Amino acid sequence: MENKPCPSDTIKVRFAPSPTGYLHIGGARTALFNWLFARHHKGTFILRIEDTDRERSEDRFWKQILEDLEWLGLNWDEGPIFQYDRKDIYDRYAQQLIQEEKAYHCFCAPKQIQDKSYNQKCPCGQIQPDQAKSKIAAGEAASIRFRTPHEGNTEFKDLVRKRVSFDNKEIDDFIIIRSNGQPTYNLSVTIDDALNEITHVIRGDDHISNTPKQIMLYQALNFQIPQFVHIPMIMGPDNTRLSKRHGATAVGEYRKKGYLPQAMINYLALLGWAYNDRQTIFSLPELIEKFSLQKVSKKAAIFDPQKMEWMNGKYIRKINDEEFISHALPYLSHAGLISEDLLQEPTQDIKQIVLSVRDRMKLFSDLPELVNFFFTKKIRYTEEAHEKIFSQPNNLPMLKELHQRLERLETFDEEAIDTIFQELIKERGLKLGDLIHPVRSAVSGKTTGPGIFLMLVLLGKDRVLERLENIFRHTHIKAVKIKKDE
RNA sequence: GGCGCUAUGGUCUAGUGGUUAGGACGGGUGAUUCUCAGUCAUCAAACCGGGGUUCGACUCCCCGUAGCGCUGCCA
Repeated sequence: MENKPCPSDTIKVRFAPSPTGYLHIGGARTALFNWLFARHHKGTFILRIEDTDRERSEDRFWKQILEDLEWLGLNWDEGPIFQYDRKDIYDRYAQQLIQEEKAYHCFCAPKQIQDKSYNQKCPCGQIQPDQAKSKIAAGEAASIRFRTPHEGNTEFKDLVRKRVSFDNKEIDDFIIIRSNGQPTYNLSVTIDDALNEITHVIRGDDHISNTPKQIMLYQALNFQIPQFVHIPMIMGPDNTRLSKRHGATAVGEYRKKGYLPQAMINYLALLGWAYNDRQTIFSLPELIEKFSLQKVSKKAAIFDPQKMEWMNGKYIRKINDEEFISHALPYLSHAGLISEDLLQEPTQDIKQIVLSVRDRMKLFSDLPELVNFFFTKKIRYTEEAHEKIFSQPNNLPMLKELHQRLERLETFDEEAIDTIFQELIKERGLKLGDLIHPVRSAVSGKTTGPGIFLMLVLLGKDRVLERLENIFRHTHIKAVKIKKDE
């Protein structure tokens, strides 16, 4: 129900991370919802870095956050705006509040505040302004507290929920300027959201309890109150706030593992939002078109890495060959399987090799292990492969026979190889699998992989013959067997 | 403890005052006369509890319970 239509071109939202860590799954999802909302309404999406905590903020973090957002494709229209650069602005408003006696200096030492009810009762609120002024002139350290109204209640309409209401006497006289002069979150976020003319504050619902404080500030400062939208949090499998101990949570880690940004976007969009009961895969334009805050869930969602991996596999198969190959090749060169100068102009062989295992990948980082035997001179045999080769005493003569026939082959293509296999099994009274499995194991060292005929063609006649020969000539390959597939 | 938010299969969710409560991941089974994967088909699996309101509640209201969040000179 949209009773009051917002003129599309006036919508303005922001993503405001603090540079105290990497961009994580939850932050990325918040950024995404803001971005989708902005793009859907042809509004403005701005990026703000909330670096008022000087102790914990680091340059490397905001730099990385920007990089990760760019990788995800969440481009911003304004910013990044750094709050640290805007200290004067916050000071000015804080002074205004002092002037109007809506805030007061607090001379309590930080440690003094042990008692939970202390903030509410801070005696500094009683100090006369003149007296406070002289204490400051005398060099006493002071923070600034906002004088909260202790009667009535503060409520707001959240776009995702109904009406949220707080009793004002529950809300303490909170600090707005630290004794080191830096503003705190509640002050800086309020001033910036107001000054940047943010129309919709879309953020995690861990901020619900901060909202009444900010509303009080909007009112005290005479700012127009924006629309609040609190989206549910993302939890780990144990239903606690998602954190490092749940494994990879940083967007950058997923990038390294070989996730496609569009897969992450698609998965993240579905964490707390759904369009209907039939569609799971959404292109970016579709997400922009179909996204709406009305359909955002109220319930915290548990992050499921398995489903995201599935989603990535879907996208790996969805993108076109060119795109797939250009994403894939760097993983081969990083693994030392191909040289870097092949990245720009890969050979047809390399392209086909990579394409041959596409359906078997969920992550690009899976690739090297899937194709390494195409590139290394010496292959390693898994235990299973070793078993497949030597379990049947007839296998060795069979492989030898195959070797001879393949050797005579003029055109080494799938069709010709197929014919030879068919002939051989017929003569020996075998099933196709009886031949194929030992051969695959012999030439690749693995029991799984692409179809055997394609695999042989891609390996090339010489290497196939060499590896078969290696088996029936030197049965000591046992020595190089490794533990498991993968 | 106080305050706030939330509650549909294991997970992400759709949905309605009367439905066989739908889809996706994961799991099971089968097909794809070579594996794995992929694809397709198929199966199992849910409305937190108690009171109301109502002819009828998973759906609306209240209470309870549980989970989470806030309760910082963090954001």
